[in-house]
Amino acid sequence: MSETKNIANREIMEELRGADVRPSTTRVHVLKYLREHRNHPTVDRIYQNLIETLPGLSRTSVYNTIGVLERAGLVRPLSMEGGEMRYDAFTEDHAHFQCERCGAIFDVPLNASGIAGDALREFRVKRLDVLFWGLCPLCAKEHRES
Amino acid sequence: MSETKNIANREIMEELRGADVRPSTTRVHVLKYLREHRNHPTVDRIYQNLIETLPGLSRTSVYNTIGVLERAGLVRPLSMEGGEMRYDAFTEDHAHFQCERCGAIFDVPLNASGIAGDALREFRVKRLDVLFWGLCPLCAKEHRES
DNA sequence: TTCAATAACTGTAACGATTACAAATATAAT
DNA sequence: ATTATATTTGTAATCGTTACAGTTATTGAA
Repeated sequence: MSETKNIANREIMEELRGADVRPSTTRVHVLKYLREHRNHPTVDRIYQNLIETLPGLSRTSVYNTIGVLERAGLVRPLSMEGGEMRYDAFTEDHAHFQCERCGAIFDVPLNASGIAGDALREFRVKRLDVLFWGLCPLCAKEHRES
Repeated sequence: MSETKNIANREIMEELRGADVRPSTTRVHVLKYLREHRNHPTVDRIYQNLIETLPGLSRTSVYNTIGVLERAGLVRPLSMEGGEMRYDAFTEDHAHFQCERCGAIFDVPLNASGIAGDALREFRVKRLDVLFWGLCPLCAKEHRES
């Protein structure tokens, strides 16, 4: 393990402790993966990636860990087309765009002020998910050419 | 069957034909259910409701029908918390609010202009899903009192 | 340090929503 | 009527996720 990796691990551990989550090996690796890969992965993708460095890791453990991180507010779930869940460790406000052709997910800046007028005055809003759907620039181009 | 129902059926059939969908019994009933119940039902809820008047209806048939209506642009899918799909036959722009406590889904007016700035200039946007999540007025009140 | 209590993890089985598929039925076109 | 095509059914398979029981690791107190 390289120096930088150790430092990153320590940072991740701090972050976990700061959220009152005990920094077990699995938790550190899962959160680290999410911080290093802003790719909105599925649980399976995380599992497939981590199994290489953590032989013996179980899928169930990744599910558990994601649940813990989610409850701790470190990770937010995205429910995408087809009912598959994806996870994002960047919790500042932003929207997503998913390409119907290549499946890629893009982060999109979000200015949500006033989008619902005052219709939610009496509601207690805890989360807002904004998902655009269509063709990404590359797929839009290829689509026009065919 | 009452007069009004027949008229409604005829209207539904027109709508289907207008979208190049052959108005089979199942299709008419499913679209009719969605028009009469603005409750964002799951496939199973539609099935449970229709089986009373259409004995012998199969769940698979409801799935097929929803797929046909969706491809025809008459119905839009909502992927909610927990990966369950719900369907909405009202396709004009609006957002949704789901209550984390009672599960109810509310329609919310939506003013989406400019929410992504010009970040999607090169994208071809075909759909926008906006989902708020939190406590509805009643549940927020009950929550405060406990 | 040792021990007991608790937390975390594994692996298998169960589950629920959805899809695949083959057979049956209904509808449309010749 | 007859054939082709669409639609529907019912069962089995699939996929993502959760439940659960047993195991291993960690913590805190004696």
